[in-house]
Amino acid sequence: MRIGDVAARSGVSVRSLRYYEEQGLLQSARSASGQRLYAEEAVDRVQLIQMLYAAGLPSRRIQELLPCVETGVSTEHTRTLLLAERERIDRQMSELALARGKLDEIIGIAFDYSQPCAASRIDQVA
Amino acid sequence: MRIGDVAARSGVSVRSLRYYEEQGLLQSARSASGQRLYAEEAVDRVQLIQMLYAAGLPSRRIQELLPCVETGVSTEHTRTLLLAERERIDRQMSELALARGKLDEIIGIAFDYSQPCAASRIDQVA
DNA sequence: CTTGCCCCTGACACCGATGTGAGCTTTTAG
DNA sequence: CTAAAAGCTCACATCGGTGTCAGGGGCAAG
Repeated sequence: MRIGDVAARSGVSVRSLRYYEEQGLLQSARSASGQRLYAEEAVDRVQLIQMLYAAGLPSRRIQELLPCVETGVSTEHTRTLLLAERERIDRQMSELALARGKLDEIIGIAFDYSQPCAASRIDQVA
Repeated sequence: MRIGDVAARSGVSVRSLRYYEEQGLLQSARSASGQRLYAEEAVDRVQLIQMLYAAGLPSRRIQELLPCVETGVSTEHTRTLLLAERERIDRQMSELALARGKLDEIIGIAFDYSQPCAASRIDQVA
C-alpha cells in the first residue's frame, strides 16, 4: 500500500503520515525507487495515533507509549505515563464539563426559558 | 486595582491580561500615568475567560460571546455560536472518552489484570 | 535622593501539527 | 511514447496563547 492509499483510508493527509514517520510513530518499508510501502495495519495505527492526538497527547508521549500499546509490554516508565495521561484526560474532561455547564446556562438565558414560546424559538434556530 | 493584583487574584500572568485586553475581552480604565485600573469584577471575568479558553474557544469566539454572557442579550448570531460551541464541546468530550477508554484498556493489560497480585502492583505505582 | 518594585509599549521566540510550494523522479493511464 | 497523477525531500509558513527581553516611566519607603 502506498502513502496515498493510507491517507485516503485513514482520512489523514499525506503530509501528516510523513510527519508521523519522522516522529517515529509509523514505520514504512521502501520500494526500490524510494516510495513508502505500508502494511494493512498501518491504517489502524494511524487511527490510533489520531485518537491519541485528539486526546491531547503530544507525539513524544505517543511514541513512548506505542510499544506498550502494540505489544502489551510495559515498563515502570510506560505505566507511570499511562496513569498520568489518564489523569490529565480526566481533568480535561472536567474542565470541558464545567464550560459546557456554563454554556448551557447562557443558552438557557439566550433562548429565554421563561417565555412560553421558547420551544418554538429553539426550533427556529436549531 | 492594578494589573498585578488582578494577575495575583486570578492566577493569570500579567502578560495574558494585556493580551486579553488587546483581544477585546477585558477592559480597563487608565490612571493619569497610563497604568491600567480594574474593577473588582475583572477577576471574575478573567476566570470566565480562562474557563472558555480551557474549553477550546478561541479569543474571537469569546469576544463574540461575551456581551451575551454578561448582559444576557442574545442575537441570532450569538445563539448560533452558542449551540455550535456546545456541540463542539460535546464532540470533544466524546473523543476524550474514547481515548480514555483505550488508555484504560491498555492500563488493564500493562498492570496485568489476570495476575493475582495485580492490585498490590498498582498500589506500588500509584 | 535613591533604591526597589511595579507598570508601560513593542517586539521577537516558542511549540506542534499541518499546509504549502519548489524542484525533481516514479508510476500509471491513454 | 507521453502526459497526468502521485511520490520524494527540503524548507518555510501558520495559528494562538504565552514567555521574555529591552528600554523607559511612575511611585512609595528609607
